[in-house]
Formats: sequence, structure tokens, C-alpha cells
Amino acid sequence: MLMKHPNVSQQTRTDAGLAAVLRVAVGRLARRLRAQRPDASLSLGQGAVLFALARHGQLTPGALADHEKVQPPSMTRIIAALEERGLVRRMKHPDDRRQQLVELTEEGVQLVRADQRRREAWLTQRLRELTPEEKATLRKAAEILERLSQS
Amino acid sequence: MLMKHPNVSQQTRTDAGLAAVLRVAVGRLARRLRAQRPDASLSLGQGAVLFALARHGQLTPGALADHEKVQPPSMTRIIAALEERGLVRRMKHPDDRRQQLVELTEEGVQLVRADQRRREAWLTQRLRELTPEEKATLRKAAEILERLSQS
DNA sequence: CGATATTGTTAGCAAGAGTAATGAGTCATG
DNA sequence: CATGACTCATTACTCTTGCTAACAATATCG
Repeated sequence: MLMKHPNVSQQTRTDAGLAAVLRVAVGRLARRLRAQRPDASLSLGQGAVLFALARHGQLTPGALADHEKVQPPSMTRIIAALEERGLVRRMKHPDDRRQQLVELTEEGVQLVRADQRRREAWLTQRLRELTPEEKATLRKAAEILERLSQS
Repeated sequence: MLMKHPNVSQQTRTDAGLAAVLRVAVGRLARRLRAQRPDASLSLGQGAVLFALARHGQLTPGALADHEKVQPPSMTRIIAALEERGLVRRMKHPDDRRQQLVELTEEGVQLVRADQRRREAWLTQRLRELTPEEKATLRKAAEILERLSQS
């Protein structure tokens, strides 16, 4: 082999090194989370949309696409799937008839609540194995990651 | 709306709340990273494999699949793509002829190095905008995330 | 030796995201 | 006030990437 095999902490000294490690870690965890989803449950994207609606109330499809960093057609599909399952409802935008407003149905609200206890179960279990300090780190990191993905 | 719209810090008080936020943040950032990849470059999975080989030297396809949390057939495809581009080379395992060893070619080594400067450019740039404290948090978080995805 | 396990591959399929083109509605400007 | 440009969402299509199931080759153990 031509390269050394430095450990993670050595590799994260530089921004580029941190970027590389973070990129790989995020990709791998995303795969893992996707695979972990219980069968009849929501896709990662669907869950994220429900979550966003629970947090922000009514949103337009465009705003949701923007928020979740997907293209509008992808969001159309996600919303259609959620609507078919009766979890969200579309309403015409009062001021601009090109737009729509998407909001949770009562069933959607219930599901989001249930998900707090059920769908994130795998990750929740993993988190329980961490020390309080590690969880605190993740709390701070979650906010930073959110900012990164928006910028 | 039937739910309150608590902010992130409120939602991460509990393990389940942290899990929900983390799940969404990781999914979104993974999407963003995937989209950010320059056209002629490697896929996220291919990059991760090259990265793993750079770090660990020779590995079997099975070990790589395990490491990256994909099923063996997926790894077969990733390796085939990398081999086709001349970035990795397969060798027979000296002791067990069922197994193979995969290692970087010189070209693969060059590409991994170049990626440190080029492929993670977007994320590196974002990281530069963070405070040293935030970067320290991400360094610690990266290690935790890596552990989570392995467990 | 023969049965079982392990390793990797092939084949086929499904989910998820992207681009390009389209339709409907709005807005600005001559 | 009409028309041309723009915006928002959708449809149609394609590509990537992951999976499971089945299989071939080799190893291991009774």
C-alpha cells in the first residue's frame, strides 16, 4: 500500500479531512436508517415531510421541496403518497391559485406522534447506549448538520 | 394545526426527539452530498469504498460490504465499477480461494488524494464557515455517528 | 468422502431521485 | 388591457442504488 492508514482523529484535523470522514459517516448512517425502517412504515422522505409539517404547519410543495433539498417532482411524489394514505391534505392557496398548501390530517398528526415512540425505535435504542456527553454532542451536531444542509 | 411547533432544541430533549431530528438531518445532508457530487466523479458508495481501502489497505468484498453496511451484491457492483475505471485491483486471497482481496491501484490512490482537495469541496467550504467550536463538535459527532452506523 | 457453510456473483426487481416538458396561473410592461 | 415572461406544480421518463433469491466455487467438519 502506498498510503498510511491514519485513524479518524488524525484525519479530522483539517477541514478537508473532517469533510471526508463526515461525508462517509453521514452516507453510511443514512443507508442504515433507510434499511432500518419497518416494512409498512414511511419512507425516509415521507417521514421528513410529515415531520416538517408538524413543525411548521401548512407549507407549499415548493417550500417543502426546498426545505428537504429535493427537486419539486420528487416532492410531488412524496406528497401524493402521503395523501393517498390520508396523512396529509392539500388546500388551494388563498392568494395564489398556482400554489397549494399541504397540512397534516388528524391521522397524520397521530402518526407523527406515534413515530416519536415507534419509527425511530432503532436509532432511539442506539442513542440510549451513549453517554449523556455523547448525546449532548449529537444534539449540538444535529443543529449544525441541519444548517449545513440548508446552506 | 393540532400540534405545537417546538424548535429543535426543545425536540432533542428526549432520546426519541433527538433520534427524530438526527434522522431527518442525516437524511437531508446525505441527499445534499449526493447531489453535490461533480458529474464525472464517484458515487457516494464508490467514494466510501475507496476511502475505506485507503484507510485499511487490502480488504475482501465481504469485509467492505460489512463495513459500508450494504449487502454483498451491492458491493460486487461497486467494486466492478471501480475496477472498470482502473481504481482498484482484485487479487486472489492467498489462503482461501473463495475470497478475493481488493486494493487501490496507483490511480486509485491518486484519486483518493485528489478527492481530499476536490470532491469534498462543497462540504469543506461549508465547514470553513463554522466556528472552531462547531468543528470540534462535528469531529466528536463524526466518531459517534460512525459508531452508531456500525452497531 | 459427503454434507453443510461460506464467499462472491448473477439476475431481477423496487425505491427514490433527477431532468425535461407541460399546464395552469400570475405579473409586468408596453 | 393584452401579451409575453415567469412561477408553481405535475407528468413522463430515466438512472442510480439498494435489495432478495438463486447459484457457483471453495472450504470445513462429521
